[in-house]
Amino acid sequence: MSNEKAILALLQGCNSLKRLRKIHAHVIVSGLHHHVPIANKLLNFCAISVSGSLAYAQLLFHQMECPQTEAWNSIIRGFAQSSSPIDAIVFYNQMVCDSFSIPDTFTFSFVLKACERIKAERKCKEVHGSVIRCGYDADVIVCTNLVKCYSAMGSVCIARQVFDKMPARDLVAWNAMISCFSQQGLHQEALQTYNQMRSENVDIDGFTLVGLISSCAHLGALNIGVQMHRFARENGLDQSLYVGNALIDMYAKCGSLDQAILIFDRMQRKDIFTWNSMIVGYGVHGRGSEAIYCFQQMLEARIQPNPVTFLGLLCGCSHQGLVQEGVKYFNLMSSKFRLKPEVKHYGCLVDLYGRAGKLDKALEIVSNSSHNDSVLWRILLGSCKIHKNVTIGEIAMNRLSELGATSAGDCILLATIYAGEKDKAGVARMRKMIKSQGKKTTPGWSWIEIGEQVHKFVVDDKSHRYSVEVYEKLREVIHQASFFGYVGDESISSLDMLSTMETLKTSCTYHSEKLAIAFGLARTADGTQIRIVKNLRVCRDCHSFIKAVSVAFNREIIVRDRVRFHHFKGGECSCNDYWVMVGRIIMVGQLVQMKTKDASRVKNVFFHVGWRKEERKRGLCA
DNA sequence: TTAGGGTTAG
Repeated sequence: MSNEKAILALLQGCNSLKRLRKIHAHVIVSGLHHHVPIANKLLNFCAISVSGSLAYAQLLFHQMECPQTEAWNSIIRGFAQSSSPIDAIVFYNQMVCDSFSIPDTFTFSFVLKACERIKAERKCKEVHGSVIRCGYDADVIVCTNLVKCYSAMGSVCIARQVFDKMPARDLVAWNAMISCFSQQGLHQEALQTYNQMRSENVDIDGFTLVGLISSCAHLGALNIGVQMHRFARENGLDQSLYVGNALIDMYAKCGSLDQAILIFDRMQRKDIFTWNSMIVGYGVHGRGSEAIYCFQQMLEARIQPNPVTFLGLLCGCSHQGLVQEGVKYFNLMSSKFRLKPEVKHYGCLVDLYGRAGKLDKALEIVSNSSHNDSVLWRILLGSCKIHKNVTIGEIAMNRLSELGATSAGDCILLATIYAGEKDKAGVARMRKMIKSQGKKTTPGWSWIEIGEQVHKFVVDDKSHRYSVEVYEKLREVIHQASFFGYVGDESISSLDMLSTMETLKTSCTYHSEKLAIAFGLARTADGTQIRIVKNLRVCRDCHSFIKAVSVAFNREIIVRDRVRFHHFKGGECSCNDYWVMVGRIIMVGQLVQMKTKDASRVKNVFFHVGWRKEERKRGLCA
């Protein structure tokens, strides 16, 4: 065997840098360091292998007299997957400007990977131009890399254009496009792409499923999610860790926590995503105790928690009113698990205290937090609304103003607190602030899935194709609900003074969730569950309304709002009205005022909404 | 000799 062949064989079996150095020394002694295949092999090992060394690779590269494309590819690839992807771009620039070597499809794939990792948008576009000039714009792998790269920058339109122009798309390209939409929050587009994929008879695999299931989770599209689950089972993909994790999250986010638990229990292997999905699932359903139990099991399974774990735990504690436990886990984060709480964790802590009415403590935390973040003050302001605390509410608002972060939503929160105190001047100030600063409210919307179609309703929606039917049904539903305890928001009368405020004028009557529920009642079979996904928090009026509807129409209604889940059944809600405690008392007061007019109706109302204590207290029952 | 796709929070 020739010396060259012997060295190449040695390099083939090389598995450590130490051994490689010995081979390199032998290469130099043999005068073969300019032998191109040997030099390339040495470089490739150092640049790519886990036991290689990029520093050594650079040394070898610079010793090359005239590196060919293969050598450039090795060094660019090595840096693209390293902790310093920018160096991959530096080498690519050198290759293009200072060498005679021409980039090929591999070069473009590697440099695009580097662009994606550091979100180098301009460079990505420049490389895209070179791809076209070099005639590689029909290459399925390079184009898939471009789709991924543009997706990482959030340039979904360009990613879609690249995808659409591809002369042939394989499964990986379709999956990249679906993931792009899913990751950018364009979930309906992800599902539409899947439909297009199906119409072109492309088979799907586990990767496709994960993106689609994730989109179903965000949309609350349980019916489609169940179909995906069925497909996974029939094709043996439900054993995949990724698919299982996505399913747990989907079922939890679509309100079927029991199904999520079932999948979780059956998973053979569980990783941090599995545990977190379950803990977060318990958390957003307000089941703090179970989130804690799950967390303890996770530790027993020797899985180390991460910041997401604690968000789930804190969310559960906050919504179940487990103040002490929440504080304990917040402290454990840093003391035991060496995780530095982020602003979101502080947000949970402020919410935990604020929701429980411990506003002084919540204020102390926001004031002392190194995170001078408007989000924390906004959470505090929200708690002040629940507990009608003007003083701390004003402090929060002032801080928001100082931070230049006041929104129309904040003004409305404080205006509502003032209105509750009959403070007309305060309300007027908020009105002025909204008008003078031209602040806009976030329009509320709700989704409802009917069959395989997700319908979106916005507040006062007249654009939906079935608008006439929806409004007609809603009038009937409100009428029916009024026999079961729905009397309209207690704050409406006190907010009369707000009625002149243009931006606050929107009636609670046509909030998006009411329109979606009316549509759901009209379009689904008696007794079936109705599930709604909403972008904002459910307001107090809608909360009362849905409770009454659940009993009037004998429907289980599950609402996922911005913060948590509400399971309405038989006139009760799973949140136990934890966040509307103050509102409940006022509402009872209003009902008692009605008593003089129609005592039997008031009794009926109390019965159906389950306020037995109130009934007894007011002598309406034994 | 070298390439492309996946899940939790926000």
